[in-house]
Amino acid sequence: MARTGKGASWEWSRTAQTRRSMLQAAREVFGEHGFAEASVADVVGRAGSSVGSLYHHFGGKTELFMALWEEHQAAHEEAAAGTVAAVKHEGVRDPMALFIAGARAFLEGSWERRDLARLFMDRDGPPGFELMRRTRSREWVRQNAILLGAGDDPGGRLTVMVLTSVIGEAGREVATSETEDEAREVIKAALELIARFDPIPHAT
Amino acid sequence: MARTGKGASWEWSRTAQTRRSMLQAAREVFGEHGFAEASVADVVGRAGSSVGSLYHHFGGKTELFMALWEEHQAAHEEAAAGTVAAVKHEGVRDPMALFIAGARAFLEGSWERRDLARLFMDRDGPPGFELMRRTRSREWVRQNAILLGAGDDPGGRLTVMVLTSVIGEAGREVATSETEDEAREVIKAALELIARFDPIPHAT
DNA sequence: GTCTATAGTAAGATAGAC
DNA sequence: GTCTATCTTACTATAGAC
Repeated sequence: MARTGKGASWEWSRTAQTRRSMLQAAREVFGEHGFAEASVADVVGRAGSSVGSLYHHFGGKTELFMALWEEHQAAHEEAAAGTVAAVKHEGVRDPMALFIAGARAFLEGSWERRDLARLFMDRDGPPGFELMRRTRSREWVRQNAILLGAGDDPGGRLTVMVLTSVIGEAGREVATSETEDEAREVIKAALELIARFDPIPHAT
Repeated sequence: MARTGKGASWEWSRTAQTRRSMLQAAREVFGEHGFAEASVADVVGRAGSSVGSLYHHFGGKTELFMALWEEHQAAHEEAAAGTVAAVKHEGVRDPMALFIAGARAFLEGSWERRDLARLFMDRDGPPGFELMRRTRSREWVRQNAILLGAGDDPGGRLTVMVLTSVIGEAGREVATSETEDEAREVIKAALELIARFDPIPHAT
């Protein structure tokens, strides 16, 4: 990203402020209307900015949406990776335990950031977004498959598919839960379901 | 649909021909460019028709896309329901066996109609399409959940969700397979994976 | 009832002044 | 970097021929 390696006070620059207010407005407008039915005019209106400025900073409506998604993804990955690292640091070595810890962090994040989670799961996106989301999701859990030591044979690949599905579907249920208790219950059930898949067919 | 109950030779009427050629053209154009990037001008161009005609018969770009989807869904459901009925008629009563028979029919259909399957799985659709697809998919497997006698507790619901996903993901893999042999292998592995879920947590 | 030609409208994208 | 004015595209609606 272009943000890395900048000066220490970059976060207070004019550009950063504009980007932030634009992203915040986008979060609201896209959340209310979805991608296609949201208008850039509405977004820049709420951000107190202008169309030209949006195009200057992001390049277009699609890229603005993508930036919001990247931010959301980064938060998820950070939470999951951080949790796994912490648990590892406590001495836990069992791959399945580590995987479940990461999954729990992901699901809890789905509840905390449920407004964005709903937007990206159930609503429409720009052309090609569905494909990109699927690719990313597959990549993420493929990494976990390596962590778990699953083989690359059809059986192993399908197992990974199932784990992807359980986490993804559970995330959906969590994000659409009405209360925190309900979300917690779904998380519990999902993690139990995942544990049921142990032992995984391992590579030789 | 408006088609039901019409005269016997309706299928040869001018209207039916126009609709067919329009749907065929839509199948090609949407398949090549996806929904958003396809233009209605391109569709009617290939169909040898006109924009106004399209709006007369379907109501718009969105409805044309939906009509294509409905057709695809109907074909899938017909195949699955027909197979289940046939197997039942042969005396099979085990719910899981019936479910697997239906799943096999679905997956084989995913290979036969892979052009449409790819379009609806990986590409973008009109606003609200993602939600509609998810609703339909959930409904379909919920029926199967009843067939399977799964409970309505979180565990049972999640199991159903996962079965939905496994079939869906497998369908994706099948539709993107390069050869028929590859598709067959995926189907085999998926059905074995589904069978592994037996016994399902049953309602009391 | 079916289709063509054409005008209207909305919204994303761009250019260039400041 | 920011903003206004303008351009372009493509969906939508309609009048009228056949």
